[in-house]
Parts: sequence; structure tokens; C-alpha cells
Amino acid sequence: MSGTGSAAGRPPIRLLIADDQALVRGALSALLGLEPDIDVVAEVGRGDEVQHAATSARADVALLDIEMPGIDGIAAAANLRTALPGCRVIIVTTFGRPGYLRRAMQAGASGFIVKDTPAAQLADAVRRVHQGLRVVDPTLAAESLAHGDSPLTERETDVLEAARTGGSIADIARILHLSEGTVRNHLSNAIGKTAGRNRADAARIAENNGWL
Amino acid sequence: MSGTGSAAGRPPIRLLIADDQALVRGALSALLGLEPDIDVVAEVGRGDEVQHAATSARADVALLDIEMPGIDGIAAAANLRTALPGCRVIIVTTFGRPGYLRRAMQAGASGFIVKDTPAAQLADAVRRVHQGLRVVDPTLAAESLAHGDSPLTERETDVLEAARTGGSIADIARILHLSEGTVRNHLSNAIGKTAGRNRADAARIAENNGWL
DNA sequence: ATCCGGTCGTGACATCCGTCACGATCGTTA
DNA sequence: TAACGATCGTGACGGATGTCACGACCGGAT
Repeated sequence: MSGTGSAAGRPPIRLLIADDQALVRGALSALLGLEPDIDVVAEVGRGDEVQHAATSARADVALLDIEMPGIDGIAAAANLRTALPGCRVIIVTTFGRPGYLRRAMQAGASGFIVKDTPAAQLADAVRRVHQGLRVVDPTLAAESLAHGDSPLTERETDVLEAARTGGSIADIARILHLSEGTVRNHLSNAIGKTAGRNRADAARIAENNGWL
Repeated sequence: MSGTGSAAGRPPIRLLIADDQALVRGALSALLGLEPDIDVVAEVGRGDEVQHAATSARADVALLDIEMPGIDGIAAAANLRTALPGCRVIIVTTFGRPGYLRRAMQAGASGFIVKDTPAAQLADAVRRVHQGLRVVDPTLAAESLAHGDSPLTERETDVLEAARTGGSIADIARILHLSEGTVRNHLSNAIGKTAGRNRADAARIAENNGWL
């Protein structure tokens, strides 16, 4: 362990942790708090609290989960980049949706970690990111390139997202203020592009690829 | 904090932690390892490793996540109750599906905790369970009673589960070796009982209630 | 012995869904 | 300007889907 830190008189890394699950949040805090060169200076459970907490606690590094109430971790990362440019961001999420990686990087994140990486690597990731390096899960990086950008247009994405809750075409048309025929056309295009068998299938595929 | 333990010369609680996400597993271990009266004696990432690890480490309490490869936490709890009756089980899961609580209790679990409870409560839950008490998230208990048992018959559940992957009726019929008409009937019944608008909707509703 | 619910099946029906061809508008690009 | 793709719409077609009525078989409960 350690290795990179060298832990001389240098001031410790000021870390913010954001995760909606209090148990995980507290556990991560306990895990990283054991490291002598890391100080956990803030813990939040909502995406829209990240910016305020990070600025007032003067965080050096922010560890953000994607799934959070308020705004998600990627949007929070984008906000942080403009509001507190000196603060590096690591996105940590439960499962490897390759589309998330691309979006996280576009939002200015410096690191991307899935929750089934060994716990010992996390502290090193924080240190590397603090030094200005990038940390990306290698398996995910390859997958991200293979799947690439979303082939769906903006409207097709909207329609698929509305279809996810299980409503009928009439429902979707009402929500998006479109004609039913248009909804059918967009859905048909989305089904073709995702190679799904129906809209439920297409929504599932698109979601797994991070296209929603 | 603490309070219940009193931490005299009594031997520490021997704890097993099972979670498929290595990061969460390690973090929980770090969190609970800070308690003087708790020893984390085993960590596993698969449900089918729980029994072996618990017996060979002589665990007093097992902390089991539900979502795990191999077998899920509830099945692992049931195995543990027969193989190692002296070992108490706490089920800890990401989100409050009320149906899980009932099934966990039927499997012989002594505690049920959702991951957005405060981290400080976890150690106390372990201590209480070790003393033979039950620990159940109160909000979830109320919800569980409200939603109650699954109204779906066994076959209806099978059909809905097969429908979840987005296949057509013909696909489902092939998977379950049924006629297409029967599949339509089971699906229609399931849609009626769940008050869904179509099978995708019904599957979503049933899943949220823990009926799958 | 009888009733009841779950399971499996058939057939028919109205509706919904996915696909296609086609056209109009608009902003961007070549 | 011309070409292009995204968006929105109409109309029509075949097939998939959801509903209903009905019957048969079986095991468990009354």
C-alpha cells in the first residue's frame, strides 16, 4: 500500500465524499480516514449539495457517486469544474455502464472507478488524481471505445426515456406533446438503431450502454 | 454510540461480511473494524462462499448483501441457518424493496437494514443481533405490511420474470415450454393484479414490490 | 364427495404496436 | 444555393398484444 504518498511534512489531501447511501458513505469515510495522508473534510448525500460543501470545506479531491438525488454525480462534476477548478473529481459507480465513462470525462472528471475494484486501490486513486494524473478502470475504457457514442438522436432519446416507465404510445405522446404517429416513428427508429425487439428491449439496451 | 457493548473482558464479536462490490466490502470492513468489540474475521464476494467461510471462521454474525453472484443473500441466509445455527444473520441491501424483508425473515434472518441508514447504527445493529434481538428498519416494516404478500401465482411470476428481458410472447412461450395462448393469459392476469398498463409496466411494478 | 384455485390450453376479438412510404419545416453544412 | 439530417406529421398495413369466454386436469381443503 501507500508507495506514492511518501508522507513527508506535506499537508494531507482534503477529500469530499458524496454517496446517497449513508452506510456506504460512512464506510468509505472510515476506509479512507485510516490513511494518514488523507483527511475526509466533507460528506454529502445529495448531488446538489456537492458544490457548496466542496467550496466551504476547500476540498482537493471529490469522490462522487453517479446515482444521487438532486442532480447526478456527472452533473455535479461539471458544476465543480467551473466553480472550483482546483478540485479534482473521481466518479465512482456501482456498475460498469460504459456510456457513463465517456460522459464523466466530458464533464471534466479525472478518475472513474467501479465499486468492485479492490478497496486498497481507492486510496492510491485519490493520491494519483490529486497529483494531476488520470485514473480509469482499464476494462471499462476498452468497452467504452467499443460501444462508442450514442446513435440515438435527441428526440429518440426522449421518447425512449419516456417509454422506460411502461406507458403506452398515447401516454408518451401526451408527455412530450407529440402526435402518436411521431412517437411511433421515433420509437421505430430507436428500436432499429439499438437492434432491440420492441421498445422495452430498446430501452433496456440503451440504458445499459449509457445512452439515456 | 456504543452503549450496549460495555466492552469488558468479553470476547469480541466474530463478523463475516458478504458484498459483491469489493469497494463497499472493504469499506464496511474498515468501518466495523474500528469498533473494539467487533472482529471482522471473513470477507466474501459471492453468495455461495458464505457458508464455507462462516463455518471455517466460526462467525457469530453474518452481514449479507442481497445482490450477489452465485446465490443471493437470502438463500445464503437460509443455508447458514441450518449449517451454522449459532450464527445470526443481518441482511443489508441497497434499496427498500418491501418484499425482500418478508423473504429475509422467512429465511431466518435476524436483521434487515437498508444502505441509507446512518453508518453509526450499523455497529449497534450487529451488537443487538448478536444478543439475540431483532433489528428491522421501521419504515420498511410498515411498507412491507402495506404491500403484503405477492398476489401473483408461481406461473405468473415465471412469465413476468421472463418478460423482463424484453422478449416477445413467442420467446417467453419457448423459454417456459408453454403455448402462446397460456402465456398471454398468465400475462393478462399479472397485468390485472399489478394494475400495470402492459407487461413491461407490470414487470416494473412487481419488481419494485419484491414479487420477482 | 364436492368445491375451489392454480395450471394449461383453444379460439375469437378489438386494440396496440412496429414498419414503411411520403411530405413539410428548419438549421447546419458544403 | 443546394444538400443534408433532425424533427414532426399523416396514412396505411400486418402482426403482436391484451382481454374474454370457455373447457380440461389436478391437488388440497371443506
